[in-house]
Amino acid sequence: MMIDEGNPDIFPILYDQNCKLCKMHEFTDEVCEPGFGRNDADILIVSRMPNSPTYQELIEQELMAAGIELERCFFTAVVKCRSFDQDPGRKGIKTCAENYLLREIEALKPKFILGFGNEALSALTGHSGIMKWRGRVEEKYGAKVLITVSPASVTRNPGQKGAWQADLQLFASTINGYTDGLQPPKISIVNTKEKLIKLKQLLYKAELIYYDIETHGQDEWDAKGGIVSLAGTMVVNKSIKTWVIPLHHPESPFRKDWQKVLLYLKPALEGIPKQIAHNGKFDAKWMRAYGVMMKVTFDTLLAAHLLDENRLKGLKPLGRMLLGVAPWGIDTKDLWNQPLRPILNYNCLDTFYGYHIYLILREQLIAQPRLLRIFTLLTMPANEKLIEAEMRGHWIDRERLATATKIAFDMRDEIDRQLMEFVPDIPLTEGSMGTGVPWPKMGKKQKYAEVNFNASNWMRWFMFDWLEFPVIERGKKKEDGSLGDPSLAEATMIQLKDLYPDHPVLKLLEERSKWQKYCSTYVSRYSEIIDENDRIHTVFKLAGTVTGRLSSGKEDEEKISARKDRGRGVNLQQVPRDPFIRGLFGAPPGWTFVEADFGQIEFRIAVFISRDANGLRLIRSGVDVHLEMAAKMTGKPKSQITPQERKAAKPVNFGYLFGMWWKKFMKTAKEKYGIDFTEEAAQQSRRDFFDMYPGFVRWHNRQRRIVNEYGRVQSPIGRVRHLPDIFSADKMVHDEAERQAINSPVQSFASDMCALSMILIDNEFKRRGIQGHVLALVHDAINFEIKNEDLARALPIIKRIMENLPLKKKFGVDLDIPIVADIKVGSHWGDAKELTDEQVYNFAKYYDEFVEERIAA
DNA sequence: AGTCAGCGCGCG
DNA sequence: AAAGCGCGCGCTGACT
Repeated sequence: MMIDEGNPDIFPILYDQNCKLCKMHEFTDEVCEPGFGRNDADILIVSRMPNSPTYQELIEQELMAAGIELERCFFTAVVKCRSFDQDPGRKGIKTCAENYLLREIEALKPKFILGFGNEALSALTGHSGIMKWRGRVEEKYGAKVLITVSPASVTRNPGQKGAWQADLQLFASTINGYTDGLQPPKISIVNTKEKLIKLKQLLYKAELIYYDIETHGQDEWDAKGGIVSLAGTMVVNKSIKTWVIPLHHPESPFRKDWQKVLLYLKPALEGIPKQIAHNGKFDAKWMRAYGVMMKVTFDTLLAAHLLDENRLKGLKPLGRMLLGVAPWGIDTKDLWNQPLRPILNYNCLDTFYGYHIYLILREQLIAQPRLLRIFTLLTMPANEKLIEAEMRGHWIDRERLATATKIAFDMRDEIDRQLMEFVPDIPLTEGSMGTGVPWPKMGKKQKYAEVNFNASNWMRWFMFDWLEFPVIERGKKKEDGSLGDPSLAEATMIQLKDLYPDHPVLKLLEERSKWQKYCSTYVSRYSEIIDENDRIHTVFKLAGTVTGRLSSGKEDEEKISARKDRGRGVNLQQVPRDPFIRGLFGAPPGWTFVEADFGQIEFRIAVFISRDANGLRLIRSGVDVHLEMAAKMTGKPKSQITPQERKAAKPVNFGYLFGMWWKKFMKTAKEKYGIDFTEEAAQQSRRDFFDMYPGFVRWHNRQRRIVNEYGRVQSPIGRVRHLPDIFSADKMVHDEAERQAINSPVQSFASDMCALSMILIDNEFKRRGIQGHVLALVHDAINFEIKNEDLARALPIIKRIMENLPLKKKFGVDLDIPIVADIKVGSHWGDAKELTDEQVYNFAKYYDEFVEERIAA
């Protein structure tokens, strides 16, 4: 320790070497280790437990690197007793913090507090969830408090190091002030008619705008909601101007005619060539809902994610890291009831800093031409298509939904009724039923549990205590090291059913979980959010995954409130394949639902990348690779393979392709397919796979070599996956990064092919005036709705484009393997029928066979 | 009454 | 030697 300890006698009263407030004193060499540093320190550094010399050194190094003077720091810990093999538990942490840490803070009165790890987070702020709360500056104890992840987790996952250092930078800037930040802009508040007229004139001349809106209400269709304000930073004649218009807010002069204000500016706004925003899909959707057809030509969130898929993508973290600007902002919840002026100011700052972030990201993309190509040819055009798809929504058959809802609830309720016959009929107030088996009590108040056939503690009691089924598997070990709860997962139920094939309770439960999930996640959810045009909406994220795949769901803000106002978004990528659910989705009368999916695309891409000779041969001759594997595994001729054997071969192909080990194969074969493999047979299946595709071994080794050397891998078109965890000292973390290095380029390329297909197909539809719309992207499939009379023209376009993507022309990739797009059509998703090539290319001949003429109700 | 993590399961 | 990869969401039970 380099620093002068000052006067160590100032705190002696705080620490108690005989402390027995928790059990930690039994497991440590030094009970209640004191903090250290100068007694006049104004910075308090809080770790989980007293640091080992290694971590102390690491922390000091990084603090100095960030520009924090160690002489001003006092180091301490949440839990004062250090032990590597004993967990203090939630209670221990709380007790220790209340008795020592909080008193240290009282005595020291620091101006700045830095906490490392989840324990510091909960002890200092009362929050939990380190990944959510890290990197925020809060006012507490008369100090500025910032929590970041622990040095231990950074060492274990080197991928976190960048963000960790950024957090330390933020802490340093909080102490030392922001030296490199931009001067905030001069803001013009457009709150009179005259100013509006002037703004419109300037907008006509603007070559670029970075825009942002603040909103209030559940979504853009919420009749009670609206756009609170619209801000822009624009470039007019080489000069930058930042402005904001107050709109739908009680203090706004335009509160009554704010929609007219937007329409007044509409032609000027729409004509601006470069329209930039952060997560601009959100802003564009709102603006379009009120008639202003804003575009997003460059999205700073999407650019940031493409450049580094692991980074924090919010505007504030980017401002901090790219511009050195202090986090700005207000609480954006319920803007209607907040004073207007701070909202306007905040709205402006978003666009001003966003514009400067744009300038930097743009340069970074230009410096990496392959990423720039992906951005301009894939990311931004896909974003436009998704705006349209999200606004349109996916048609749902309202009648079928009503029927299905009734059936699903009836089925579940009937199963519950039958299950109740096995539940002992005793008053809940009695603790035991004369069997020595107590009816379970719940929580601190020791209330008697209510019957609950979901995965609840009552259910655990019912299955394992009352009915005395054997415990097959347990969940994660508890904090105190005790056994985990008995598992109620479907997989263990299947195993129980093997042991007791005729037990009526097991039979009932097998059916119940399906209906329960259908009720909660699907039918009742769809009923909640179906709109007046019989459509449900999703929010696709182009920056929702590390591989470039899309994710589907709802806006982040809508996830926060769990119960009421659950938001309108629904995940379109997890709709059960069961026709009972997929049969609810479809196309309205006069239109037909079309699903086009890439057949075995990941397998084909793996063959393309690895150049495996046998794989190339099989694909080029159009062989069914799963059937091939089944034949290899069973030693039978292909003609004698049963459907079940082929089904079992599928996980072999996809699992081993991406680095699965035989034990996991054995487990999934048993749990998912109910097929028993001996250890020998499972090991043999893995050997069979790599015997069949020896090129995959070389490809796996190559990916491992690349990621170990460069810490990153690339897809064929140059999408980058950064894998800093490859530098972890932890073998499991390292190995995981190796498997990700194998999987990522394949998954990335497949999803980019799908996105490109969506863009090109939609362009072609528009060019030819075909009435057809993209509804959803489901990873390697695209859902469309197409006007019946245009089907014969549309289907060949879809198939031709997907099977002949211009990858050579656009990305310099010569995809020299056959790609197959399977086309299904029908009135509904669940009963869409697959077409042969002949039927696709001559659809007019088959129209009557596949198209059902329906009349709108 | 709201928040959060863990679990389990829907999809590719 | 040996933990396929990538997601979102509902429910429970613990907490504030």
